[in-house]
Amino acid sequence: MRLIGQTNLDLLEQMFDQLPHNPFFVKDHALRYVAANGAMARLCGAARPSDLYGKTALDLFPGALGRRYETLDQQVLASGQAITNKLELSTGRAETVWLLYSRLPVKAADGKTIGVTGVSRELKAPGGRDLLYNRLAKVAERLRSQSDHPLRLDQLATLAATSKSQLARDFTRVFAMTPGGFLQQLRLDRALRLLETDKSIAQVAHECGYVDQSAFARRFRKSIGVSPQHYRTRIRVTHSVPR
DNA sequence: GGGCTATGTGAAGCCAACGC
DNA sequence: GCGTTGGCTTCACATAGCCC
Repeated sequence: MRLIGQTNLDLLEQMFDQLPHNPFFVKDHALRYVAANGAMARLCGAARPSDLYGKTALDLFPGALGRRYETLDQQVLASGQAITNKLELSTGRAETVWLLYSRLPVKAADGKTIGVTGVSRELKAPGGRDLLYNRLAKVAERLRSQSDHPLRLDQLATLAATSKSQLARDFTRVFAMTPGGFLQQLRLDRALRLLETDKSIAQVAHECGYVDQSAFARRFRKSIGVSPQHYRTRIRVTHSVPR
């Protein structure tokens, strides 16, 4: 995402205000809110989005949760890499709600990360859904932490204390993708980052959990449209061209 | 809603050939 | 040596359907 003047921020706010269950925010380099929608304000217990401006997560969320959000934002700011599809229980000032959220770096024209933006989806938790989301959060975290390992559905089902078929159904309903698809997305994200380093394609394949380089190249080409080597060449050319 | 099963699909592993 | 591509095989998984 590229920034963006005040007019664009206003436009974004207006757009996301139409989504009452999708908290949205933009923060500057000091992690202060510079834009938010009504859903975000409600989550923070504020009357209107403008009440958030100039404040940080530490000001708006109690204790450990505020520190956690601040850490995540710092991570995005430092790495310039997005964090996607995190499922987490948010115990904000106003209400407790499960959120499926993504945080992305806001970049200037020169590619430098100058802020963080986030968008979430509220998952209402009536009638004991907490248990379900707790299970799925555990599974998603396992996939995230061990994306370089071959993980089987039955192992994940054991972790979630449910059956394979039930896990697959619940996971797809909440994340809008299958556990396998989720794992593939994580691996692909990792591969894209590793291809920016000097590691060999074989090494990248191995670190992304592929035993076989050919399987990795095939999967990469199917998803991205070009071979890993071609992709690497292209991003190097892009980075070397002055803006 | 949840558990189970059958089945088709596709991802991944293995291997080989080829180009640079 | 490294990377790409393709053929073949295996098997995990997504899906649909059924039952409780």
